Amino acid sequence: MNPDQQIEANRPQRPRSVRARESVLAATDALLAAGGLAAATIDAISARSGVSKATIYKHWPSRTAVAAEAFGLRMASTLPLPDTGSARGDFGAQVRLVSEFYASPAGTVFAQLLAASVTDPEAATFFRTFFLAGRRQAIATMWQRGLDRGEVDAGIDVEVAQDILFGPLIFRLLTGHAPLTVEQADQIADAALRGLLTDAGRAVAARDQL
Amino acid sequence: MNPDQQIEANRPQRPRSVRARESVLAATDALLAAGGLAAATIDAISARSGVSKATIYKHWPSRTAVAAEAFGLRMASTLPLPDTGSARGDFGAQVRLVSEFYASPAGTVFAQLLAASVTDPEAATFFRTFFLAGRRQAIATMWQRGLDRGEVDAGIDVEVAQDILFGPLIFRLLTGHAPLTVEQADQIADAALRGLLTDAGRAVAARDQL
Amino acid sequence: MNPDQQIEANRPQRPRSVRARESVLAATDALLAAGGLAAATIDAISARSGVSKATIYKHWPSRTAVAAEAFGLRMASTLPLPDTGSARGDFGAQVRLVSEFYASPAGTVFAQLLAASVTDPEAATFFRTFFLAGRRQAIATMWQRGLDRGEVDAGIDVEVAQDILFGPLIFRLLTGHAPLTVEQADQIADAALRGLLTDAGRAVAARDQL
Amino acid sequence: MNPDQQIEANRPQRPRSVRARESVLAATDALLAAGGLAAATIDAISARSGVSKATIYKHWPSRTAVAAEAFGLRMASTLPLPDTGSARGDFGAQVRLVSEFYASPAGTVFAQLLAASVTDPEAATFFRTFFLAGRRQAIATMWQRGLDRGEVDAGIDVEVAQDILFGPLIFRLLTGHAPLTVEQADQIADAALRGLLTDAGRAVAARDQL
DNA sequence: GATTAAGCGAGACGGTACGTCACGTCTTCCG
DNA sequence: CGGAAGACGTGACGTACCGTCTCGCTTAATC
Repeated sequence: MNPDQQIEANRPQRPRSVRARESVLAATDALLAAGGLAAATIDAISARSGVSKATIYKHWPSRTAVAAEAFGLRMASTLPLPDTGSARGDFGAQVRLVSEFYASPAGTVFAQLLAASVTDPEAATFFRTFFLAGRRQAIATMWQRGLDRGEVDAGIDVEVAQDILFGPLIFRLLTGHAPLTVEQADQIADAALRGLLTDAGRAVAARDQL
Repeated sequence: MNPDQQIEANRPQRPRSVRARESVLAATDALLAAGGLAAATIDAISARSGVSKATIYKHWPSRTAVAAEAFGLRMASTLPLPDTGSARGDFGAQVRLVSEFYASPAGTVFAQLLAASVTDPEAATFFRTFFLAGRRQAIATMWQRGLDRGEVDAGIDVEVAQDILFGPLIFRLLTGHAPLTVEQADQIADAALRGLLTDAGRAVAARDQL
Repeated sequence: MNPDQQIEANRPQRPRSVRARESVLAATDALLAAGGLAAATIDAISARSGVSKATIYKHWPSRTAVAAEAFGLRMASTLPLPDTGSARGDFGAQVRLVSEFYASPAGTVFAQLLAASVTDPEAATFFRTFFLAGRRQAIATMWQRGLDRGEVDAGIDVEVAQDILFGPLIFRLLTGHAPLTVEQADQIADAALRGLLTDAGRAVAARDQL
Repeated sequence: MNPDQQIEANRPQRPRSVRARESVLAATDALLAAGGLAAATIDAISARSGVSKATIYKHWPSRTAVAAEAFGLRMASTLPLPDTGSARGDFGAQVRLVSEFYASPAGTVFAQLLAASVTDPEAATFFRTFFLAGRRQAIATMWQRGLDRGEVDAGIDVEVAQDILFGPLIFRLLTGHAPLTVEQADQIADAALRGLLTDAGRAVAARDQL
């Protein structure tokens, strides 16, 4: 019938609930890629996945939650954790990567999901779980590395650091008031990190000519 | 009939289109205050303002555009331009004010509008026009003041500066992953400004014990 | 597109509400004829008539109400008022006609509508209005004729008379416990009328060899 | 857990199928009494009885069939067979009793079941088996008594007699176009029996001042 | 008494229709 | 003749109950 159902046809022995979940997520992912969040209606997901609407609603609280999870799975595997040897290098690379992600078609979907989370608290939970949690973990790891090396300011909350680095990108993604190019990303990283690094951190960055 | 229509009853000589506009904006403002963006449906606005749906669509491209304009008018008068005598003081105060605004009920509506703008490009234009333009102007003024005094880094684009200062707030407003308290706002301003100020700017801040 | 919509295409100037109503009733009538009440779902009626579900629900309280009205219009033109010259003849003919109607495919739909009215009080009102009211009027006319001629018992309520004559047919229609043939109809009319006619009425019947 | 399951807890050694049947019927009976046929959904019956849906469908073809049987068991013990000594008395009493039954809450359920039988042929069989069969037997007995005494017209089929006596009640029960009071029941019985009794039957009735 | 196959509970599932909502368009008719 | 009033098509929503099915546990009958 359709590709997403076919995938499961080979594994009929799998528990029903698992099959249904995966089928839904695969279908949603495809719909998101094709037409953004607007295309991922429950009816469309149901039709494409072969899973009934009622069943979908048993697994997720809302359409946005489905989309958040589907998109989150895809994104998790997209963003690697940089390890350049310096805090400046790590965060600079990460800001670039995230900026590029936001500027890509997937970034649009990300923005749509974020927007939907504002209205729908249930979906907001999913959004935080499937996007921010992963990113936060990565940032925290890098931040800890920086702390261990004495390159980042121990007086700054990691949350604050994260928001200063990535908040600007989110801001631009949503309003489109300024571009999300690599150059801009570097400028943002530059200015932001100047406030986050220690003198030692800055020295390492200078040595590496960053 | 209803309050918003009454207001206009006293000025019958005004051109119809103007009356309709004002009536719609007043009604929308009231609805936004009462129930957020979700309550400001076109039907509700039409009913409350006494202006027909067709007429509303002659003046605005979409529901969100109406809401953006109505909310923008209210917000314009809300945020004063701080003038503390130092860049550190100015931006710190502004970040606090904006943070408090975001944390208020109006901030919720602001977030809803921002979210809606992601989906609706027409509304996005309105959003940028009625919100960001004003704020940008204010930030630019303060930034210029800082430049004139040599307190802010001339190598940093004012756009970048703005995004580093306010992007974190927007980020938190939208996802709710971290609080928007005064303390947090100060922490953000602290860390962000450390990257934006010159040594001179920092010196002034230290002198003022900020 | 489809036949029912085509009909209206020639009269676009007709008021909208009228067009919608007629289109819906025509589509419903066709669906009832084709598949009985079960086929006349709101979705199917909407699809076939080109009238949206929301609009249908603005005109009728429920699916059954639509079906009742559509079917009632058809039935109104189906059952003529017999005028044989005698009460015995009139009622006998009418019982036969109604019996034949019940035994026809339309009778099945009638039974389904009657059944639905039991559950749905809104529909019950429509049912009484579009079916029983017309029939009752006809029976009352014939009964009055009989009274004028002294052929029917003035002590019997016309409602009671009607129920004794047609209740048995309804009973059989619904439960199928006994057939609805012409012979059976005549037997029922015979036995029932023996209790309803006066001696004069019986004499007329005998004279006419009924 | 719940009352219907508790009953069975004392007899664990009973064959399962019997326990399941009784449990289902008890639960259904309770649901019918509480909320009519609409409340007796398979899910509700299953939940209340502790019998799984699959098992229910092994015993009955449809939801309506379950309800019909459950309700039939209750009704069987409700209607006694009158023996007043005269056909007029017997049938008059029976019409009254049935009319009262129809006017009671149980009558509503009866009507709902009858209505459901129109749509569902399987259930119709159950309906005829559990309701009409019993009544028919009773009527046949009384009719035979009347025949033996020469009080009822031997030329009239017992089926026809039954339908003339009770069809009117069914008719009123279903459409609600006329009331089901004792007075009305007597009027119907009067008029109907006038057509069914012999002169001898009428004489007996007159003597008894019926 | 141990084994095994059926019976059964629990409830997930696909399916169909429901009735509702708000959108943005379009028509009618009033002032 | 512009605008109020509101009917309308559209598309999606989230829910309800149906009848089927799958999964293991329980249990009764057999070995």
